[in-house]
Amino acid sequence: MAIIVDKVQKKKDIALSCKALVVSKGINVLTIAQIAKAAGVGKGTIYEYFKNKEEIVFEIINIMKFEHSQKLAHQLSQLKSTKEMVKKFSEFFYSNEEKELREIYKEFISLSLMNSNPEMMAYQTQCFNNYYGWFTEILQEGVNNGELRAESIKLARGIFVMGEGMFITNSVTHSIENLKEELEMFIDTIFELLEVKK
Amino acid sequence: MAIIVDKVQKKKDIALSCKALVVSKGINVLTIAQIAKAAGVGKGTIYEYFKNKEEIVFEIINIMKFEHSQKLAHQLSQLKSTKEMVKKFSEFFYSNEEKELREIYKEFISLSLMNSNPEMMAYQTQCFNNYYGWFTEILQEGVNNGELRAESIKLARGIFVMGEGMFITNSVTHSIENLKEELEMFIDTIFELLEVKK
Amino acid sequence: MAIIVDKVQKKKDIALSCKALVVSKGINVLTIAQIAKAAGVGKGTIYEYFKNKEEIVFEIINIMKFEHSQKLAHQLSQLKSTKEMVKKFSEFFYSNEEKELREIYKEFISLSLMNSNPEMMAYQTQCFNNYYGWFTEILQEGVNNGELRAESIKLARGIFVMGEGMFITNSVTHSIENLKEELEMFIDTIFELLEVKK
Amino acid sequence: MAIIVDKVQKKKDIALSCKALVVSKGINVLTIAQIAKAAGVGKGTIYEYFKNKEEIVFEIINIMKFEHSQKLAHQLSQLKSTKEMVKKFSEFFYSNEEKELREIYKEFISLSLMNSNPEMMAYQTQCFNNYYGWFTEILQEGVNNGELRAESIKLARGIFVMGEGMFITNSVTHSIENLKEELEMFIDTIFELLEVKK
DNA sequence: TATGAATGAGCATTCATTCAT
DNA sequence: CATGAATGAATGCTCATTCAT
Repeated sequence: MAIIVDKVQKKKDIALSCKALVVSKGINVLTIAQIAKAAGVGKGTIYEYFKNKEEIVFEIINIMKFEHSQKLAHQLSQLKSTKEMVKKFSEFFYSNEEKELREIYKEFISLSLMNSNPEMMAYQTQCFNNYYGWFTEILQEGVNNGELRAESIKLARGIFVMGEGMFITNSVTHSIENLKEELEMFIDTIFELLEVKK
Repeated sequence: MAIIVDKVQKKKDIALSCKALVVSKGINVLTIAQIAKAAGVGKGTIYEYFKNKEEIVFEIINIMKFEHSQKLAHQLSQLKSTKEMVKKFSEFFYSNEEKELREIYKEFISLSLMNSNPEMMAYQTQCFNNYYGWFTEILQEGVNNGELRAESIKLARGIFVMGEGMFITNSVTHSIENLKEELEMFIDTIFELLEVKK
Repeated sequence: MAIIVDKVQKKKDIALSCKALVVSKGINVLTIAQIAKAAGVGKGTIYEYFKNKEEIVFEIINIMKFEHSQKLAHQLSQLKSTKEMVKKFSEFFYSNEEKELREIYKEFISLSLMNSNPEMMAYQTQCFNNYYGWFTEILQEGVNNGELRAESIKLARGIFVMGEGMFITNSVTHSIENLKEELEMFIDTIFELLEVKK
Repeated sequence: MAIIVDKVQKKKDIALSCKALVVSKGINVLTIAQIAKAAGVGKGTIYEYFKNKEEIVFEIINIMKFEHSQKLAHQLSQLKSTKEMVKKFSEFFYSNEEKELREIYKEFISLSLMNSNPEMMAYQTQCFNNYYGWFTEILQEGVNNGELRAESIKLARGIFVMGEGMFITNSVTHSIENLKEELEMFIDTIFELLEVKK
């Protein structure tokens, strides 16, 4: 009988073994030949596990986002104040640890903006909803336990999306020298306004 | 006597005559042949005026951004309150009039995210600084004339960038049905917090 | 105790279970993967029984031609007049019952015209000789029993081959709407000329 | 100003300069690279003049069929008897002069049988109708001037197509050693039956 | 100045076949 | 016997760019 391979695991393995390459060069500039070589498999094997080149980025980001959200969940659970939690969210946009994920994320945004691939859009929407749902819950919690003013909810989307805006803007212009400080200052300031003064 | 052609003007003419095409299809999917045809010139002629395909997008966005900023300047001059001005800024992200510019802008962001072309980045930075400088001036004015609290300045970048964030996020997910309302609600809410209560 | 599989029978089984697929799609467009799936076996198993993809068409046409000739023999034995027999021969080119065999046959002709595979040619020659030998015997019989004029023998090849010609021509042009009537008219007319008038 | 090229003529030139190659190897086995090299142009240039690889065969056969029909028209005009004309038609299938055209024709039939490309079919139909129309006119003429019996018309398609049948059958089996004699014998015999005895 | 004919590097993808188990 | 995972050769076609006129 033939070897039975754990297709799901092998897909992950391939994706991960060419992750560094994709992160450093970008998917567009890479050829399947290079990817296959980096993954230590034949070109044909890539197509046994991925429908096309783009799907490799999908898989990589998928794995990394999963890891990131696991870690984020854990870290958030250790935190008490809403502000700290919001800051933790914003860390994605500057922390050194997430540099790779950010690179891939840029790649992904770029792909999504170019061709409006429905699959990609569905995936993006799902990711967004996950994180954003999580974010609003945190703010809601803050309101419920009297930490924040009720209006906070109405600012949720704006605050959430502001990190993205800073990240993209900065990726494209390098106009901000210290993203971390900028983000923190914004959050501090807005919490100043939103926190219920006792 | 050779015909003296206004190089600058002809460059503009070519860019404008293929604007619609670039907006509707996206630069990636277009070939120089199609662009030349739309512009009513030969393929070789394109290269007399543009260094490469990307530069066409540059030129188009350049022209359109100029027009947009002229119009914006005029419109802002008619407005009194800072909030109205901020809203006017955010109109770019949803108004029907700017649809074309937005399409090109997406194209441009996408290109910038993919390959970090230094020229492009310089151009983006300059654009950003123009608009952002303008934006901070308005907020500063608001603070100066006692309309807004001093902290407003510290939120400037965040507010400015939030529109971008919503726009990109939504381009990629279509998760927001009514961008206009979302943006206005955010601005209203934040101004509620920032306006000096007399 | 190993299971003893009847190699010949299994080869037939595989061929037959993908017959419909080959007929409907054509061998060129089919992959071994699809064929194996249709046959309910692994890809490797196909190669246990067939040397290559083309050999599958061989096997299918082999089985079908055998069935067809069996049936034809039976049907011919029921007929009295030479003309009826000749018409029975020509039925292959239009009867609904032989549609599948015709499809495969076209496939086979096409393959044979492209690459002059000697094996294929040998096979074709053998088939041709079988049928053609049979056909001349029938005509000879007709001559012998005073039904037909002696010249008939000299027309044998032409008449035999004419059905093929109409079939191929029509496959390639669809210029004939009713092949059956055309063929029958031809045979009727030629027999009018060949029959011994008493 | 740029060079203006006679596109139609250059298309012909390219087709003709790779004719020998296509005839000897067959289009399927040839790569565009080989064809371009044989034609002495770059690969890209091929696609300036031909939509795809198959279209090259189209063009070649088109040119050759045109030449052939010109020649045939001339030769037919020199002939008196209907039988001679019919034999002249059949010469295509064996004469040494038409060997190349026959090779390409086989190629073309094979392509047409495989994929039912509507363009190809339309082309084939047109060719067939041309030649067949011509053929029937000749027979009709023969009937009109009392040379042939009226039934001849009813045999027209069969006789016309018989050459094709012999050609294809023989291409696929090599069962006939002397196609010329076979064809002539058939025609002689059938004319024996069809000629009006005075 | 304008052009469009010519080009060829470049690449994703397919799939028959092999062979370790 | 049976299999299906792995493979890599093989190729049509695109298109930005050049450059002779």
